[in-house]
Order: sequence, then C-alpha cells, then structure tokens
Amino acid sequence: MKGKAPTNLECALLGLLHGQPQSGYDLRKIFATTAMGNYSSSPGAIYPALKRLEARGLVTSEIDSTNEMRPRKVLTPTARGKTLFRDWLRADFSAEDIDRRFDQLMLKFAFHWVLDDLGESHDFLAALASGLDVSVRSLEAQRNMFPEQMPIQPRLALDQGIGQTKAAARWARKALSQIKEEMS
Amino acid sequence: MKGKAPTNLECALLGLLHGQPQSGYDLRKIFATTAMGNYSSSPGAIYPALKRLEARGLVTSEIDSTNEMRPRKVLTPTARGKTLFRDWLRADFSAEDIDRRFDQLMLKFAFHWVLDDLGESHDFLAALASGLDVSVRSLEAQRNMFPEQMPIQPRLALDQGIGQTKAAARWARKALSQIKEEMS
DNA sequence: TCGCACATGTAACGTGTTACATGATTCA
DNA sequence: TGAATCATGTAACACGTTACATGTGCGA
Repeated sequence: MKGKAPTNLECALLGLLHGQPQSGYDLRKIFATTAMGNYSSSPGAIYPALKRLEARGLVTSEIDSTNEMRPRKVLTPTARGKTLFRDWLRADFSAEDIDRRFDQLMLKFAFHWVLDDLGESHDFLAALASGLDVSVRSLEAQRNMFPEQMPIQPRLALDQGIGQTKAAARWARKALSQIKEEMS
Repeated sequence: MKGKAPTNLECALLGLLHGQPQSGYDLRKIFATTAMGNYSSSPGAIYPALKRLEARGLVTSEIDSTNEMRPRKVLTPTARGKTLFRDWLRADFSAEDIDRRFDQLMLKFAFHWVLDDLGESHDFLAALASGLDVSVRSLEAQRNMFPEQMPIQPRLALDQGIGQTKAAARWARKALSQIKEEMS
C-alpha cells in the first residue's frame, strides 16, 4: 500500500516546497542560513534527494528561463506529493520515535501549518507531552538505579538528558496552550 | 599526524571498554537497555565497528573460553586506544559542534571520568555554557526576524529549539557548580 | 582580470539499517 | 520439542559526506 519511508531530508525539502516552489539552490541556502541548518545543505545530498522525489512523482520540475543564460530548475510538489506529505505529518508516533527521533517529530510539527487545522496540532502536542512524561519517568528510573560509586560525569550527562526531556514537555504544554488560544 | 576521526559509535564502544573489557554482545546489551540506546545496538553496526577499532590497533581481542563451548571475544583498549580516546575527550570544540553535534559533546562528557581530572570537566562545562549562550542569542535573533504573517507552528518549533538550548545552558552551569563542589 | 555568488550536478567512499545465517544452551 | 537467550558474524542497500566538475554573471 505504502512506498518506503522518505528520509528526514526528503520530508524537509518537500515541506519547504509546499511553502514556496523553488530551486535546489534556494533550498540549499535555507539549510545553510536558517535554524533548519541541521539538515545537510551539501549539493551531494540535496540534488540526489530532489531527484528521488521527482522519480517517485512527489514533485515536478520546470525550467525557469526568465533569466535566459542562467536557468533555474524550480520544483513544485505534485498532488501525490501533497497527499503523501500530509499523511506523513499525520502519522502517529511511538515512544521510540519520541526517544530517538525527536528531531523528526519537531520537523513534522514545524510543517503542521500545511494541514491548516489547529486541531491536529493540538492533538499532536497533547500526545507528545504525555509521551515525554513517560520518557522522563523512564530516565529518572535509570538515574535511580545508578550504582553508588559511579563517577559524577555520567550521572550529570544523564541529568542533561532528563533536563532536555523535561524542557521539551514544558514546551509542549506551553505550545498547547498557545494553540488553544489561537483556536478560540 | 592524526588518523581520520572515529565515529560516535566507535567512541562510545571504546569508552565503554575503558570502563570494563567486554564482548560485542555485552556492548549491544548496554545500547539496547540503557540511556545510551541512541546508539545502534544492531550487530551489523557493532561488530564491524569493533573490527575497525581492532584493525586500527585501538583494541585487542582475546577469546574467553572459561565456558568452553560458548566462547566470548573480549575486547580491551590498547595503550594507543587509550591515548587516542583521551585526545578525543580533550579535543576542543566549535560553535558548529555545539549546534549540530551536541550529542557527541555529551558523549564525551559522559566519559570524562576517564581523564580522572575534574579540572578538565570544569573547563569543558564552562566553555560549553558560554557557547550555548551564543547559540541562544543566534536563535533568538532568528526568531525576531520571523515575518509577521508566519504561521504559529514554525514559530513554536523554533521556540522549542531555543528552550532546549537554554535548558542545556542551565544544566551546564548547574553541573559546573557540582563539579566545583566535588573539587574542593 | 580575479574572485565570488549563482546554479546544477556526479563519483567515491564510509557507515548504519535491515535481513539473514549459524550454532550452542537453557527453560518451559 | 520448541522458543528464547547467548554469541558472532555477513551481505545488500540506502543515504550523507567530501571532493570534484562545469559554466555564467557581476563587481572590485
């Protein structure tokens, strides 16, 4: 029924093209200069990824020759691409996703505006917040099981993980209340 | 002068072997059951990584045949492996490392006990804290440049990044004070 | 004219993922 | 007897990294 899961980079590209059809070069600049910079930006990653998206029929390309001697290849998501992207945004997530693919969940949330339905974002954040609580409890349990003579650094490193997760949970609840406000 | 940079997984394995010489299977269990679980744990990653470490002369293997019919291959870091690992722990880091390889920095810190010198951990955390402050300022600058009509979700997603970074900075300072206390 | 930004790509390489393979031991 | 755990591996594959290749337009 479904094709294989796209990579984070592919989803980021597809999402950006939802916002504005543009060229590979434009997309590279976004990754190079904004907070999305944790994604590649290297041509060796971007151009093949765009080619894959096109091969799967998720985007179409069109040569923009308004500046004749310097053609740009502008990519636009297709109907299939839009459907698949929305499905990806809506796919529900597991505890595993929260613990090990949190960045992917944030990428999804950042593109939630595509759904144009604050209710979806609300549910997403609510599920995320309670999932994060579970993670916190599990990490704290591990911390309590640390042997007495364990050196201080690994303990502190685990504290960092707990702090990150707690901060994420706090953020999720605060964002949730902002979304609620926006919805009313 | 230096060989190529080892991967995070290789460093994690090498660090764990500093704590206790053990087999690939033991290491897999650690990744599968503890908070270090963000690293692989799959045999297709671990055994090749251990083989690479051995090929580079950073660990040696010895067959443990106390239980005859079920031999374990126990890995131990060599002198070269220990030196390289300490160098890796001490290598100074850039803003780039903080923004995009924070997990690697945390991995290093978790193994700082190997250095057996709280002063090093102190300096590490101090540098980290001020580096994180820089990151926070840069992210907040980006947030301020967001256009007015931008939908709420990307804004919130960026807030999440800012919150994470601030939490990390708070943690670093708290950890710093605990290290100082331990030193006195 | 020198270098930089524009603009798109390819090729080699390394590494992690997934799936498979093998075989012994322990326990229900 | 069959399933789970112990224990070590290999092979195909996909993806990102790094480095290279090519050529235009523009400003100093």
